[in-house]
Amino acid sequence: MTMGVPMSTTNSLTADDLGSAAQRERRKRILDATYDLARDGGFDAVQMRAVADSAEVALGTLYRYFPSKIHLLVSALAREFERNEALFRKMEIPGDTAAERVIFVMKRTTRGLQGDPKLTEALTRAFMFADASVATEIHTVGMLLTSMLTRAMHPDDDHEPTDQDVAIARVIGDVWLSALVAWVTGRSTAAETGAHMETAVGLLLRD
Amino acid sequence: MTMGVPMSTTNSLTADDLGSAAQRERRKRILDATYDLARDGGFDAVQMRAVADSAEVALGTLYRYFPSKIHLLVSALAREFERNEALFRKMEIPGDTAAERVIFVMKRTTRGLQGDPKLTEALTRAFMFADASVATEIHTVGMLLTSMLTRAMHPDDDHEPTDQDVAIARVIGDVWLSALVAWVTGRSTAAETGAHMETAVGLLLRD
DNA sequence: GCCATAATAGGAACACGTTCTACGTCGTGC
DNA sequence: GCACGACGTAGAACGTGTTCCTATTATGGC
Repeated sequence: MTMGVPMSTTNSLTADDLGSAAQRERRKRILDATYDLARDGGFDAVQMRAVADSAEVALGTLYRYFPSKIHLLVSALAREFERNEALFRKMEIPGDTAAERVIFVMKRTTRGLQGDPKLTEALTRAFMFADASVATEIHTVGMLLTSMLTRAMHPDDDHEPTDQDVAIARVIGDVWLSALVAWVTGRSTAAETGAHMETAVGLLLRD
Repeated sequence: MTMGVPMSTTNSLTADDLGSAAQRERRKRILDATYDLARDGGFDAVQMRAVADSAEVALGTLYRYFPSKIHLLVSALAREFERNEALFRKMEIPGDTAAERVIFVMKRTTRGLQGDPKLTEALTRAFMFADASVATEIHTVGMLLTSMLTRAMHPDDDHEPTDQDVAIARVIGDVWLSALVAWVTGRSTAAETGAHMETAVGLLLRD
């Protein structure tokens, strides 16, 4: 698996290589359809034929844009994270300590997810099931999460986070993901999820 | 979904309700076949027809013992964890500090897993994909992991771990799971996985 | 031993992710 | 205009997880 420059023809269309307006439009329709189906019925309801029908593209076209159901769902997740991260980037994050601000960000994000449990289930499942071929999309999500957390730790834009900041952010991200998986799969309640995250942040960010 | 006493008839056979010797034997053959197929070819190679053939049971029988591929693989994982936990329970865990002993346990376990990458991929994938219907098996695995870690923190058998111990153990477990997923799905190397876990343990167990 | 019932074998059938084939359409260089 | 190649449509086909059905075989109570 080489890491060369992606070919712009004959390959699946990525977020970067957007193609024509018609292609951008198709891509959006597909992601919207995915989002709607996932919100209403979760992972199982996102059936490739249903997505294709709902987005009014042929099955083969769907597969040209997203080479698998997992790519499709992780791309939808990345789009949601981008929206979320943009929101936090624009707002002032409340809290006097790093721990408080981080907890604010996580709770806010988690609450958003828990408001759409089926959607969250679909996106989380896809994320956990993704293999190396989805590395690009996964990496996008990971960067956005780390960036959100380090910004919450240091709201002053002007310096880069330290290695320790990034390490802490990654651990928090890990805990968050595990908690999300436990919640999504019905193994813990929303309240337990929140409490566990608070505990973890408390352990990691004792000033 | 009630939580009543499981019916012993007409339901799938659990680890507790072992049934006759012939049934225990079948269950073992099935798990052994699963193990072998997973070790050689990973998640995709564990095909229900192949497991049934290899274990010399009919497909319907396989489904009577394990209601889905995920149940099957998570049960295999639980068996492996039980073996692993028993090993640690018998041995003296080296290291002067809690952090050193925890890292020893994690590295030893991780090394074992990384020695059989395909097997690990299969088991981890199944674990991450499991839903609420696999809660029992998942819980078994979680308890074993927490128990291994708290024992490493406090090698003296005779007192129960504190809440804080359990909280730390759970966070470490989360990090470990995330790292395993990243490794299994080809998103990080074995070395990165080890380093990340050491960092996390260092952050959580600074004495 | 014999019967009732549960368990198993064997395999067809179905669902959904994925691939493939055949054909139509659009847009670009000439 | 028009030929050509990339793109799109429609849908068949295939693989594997899961369900279902029927006949056969164990098993346990009498």
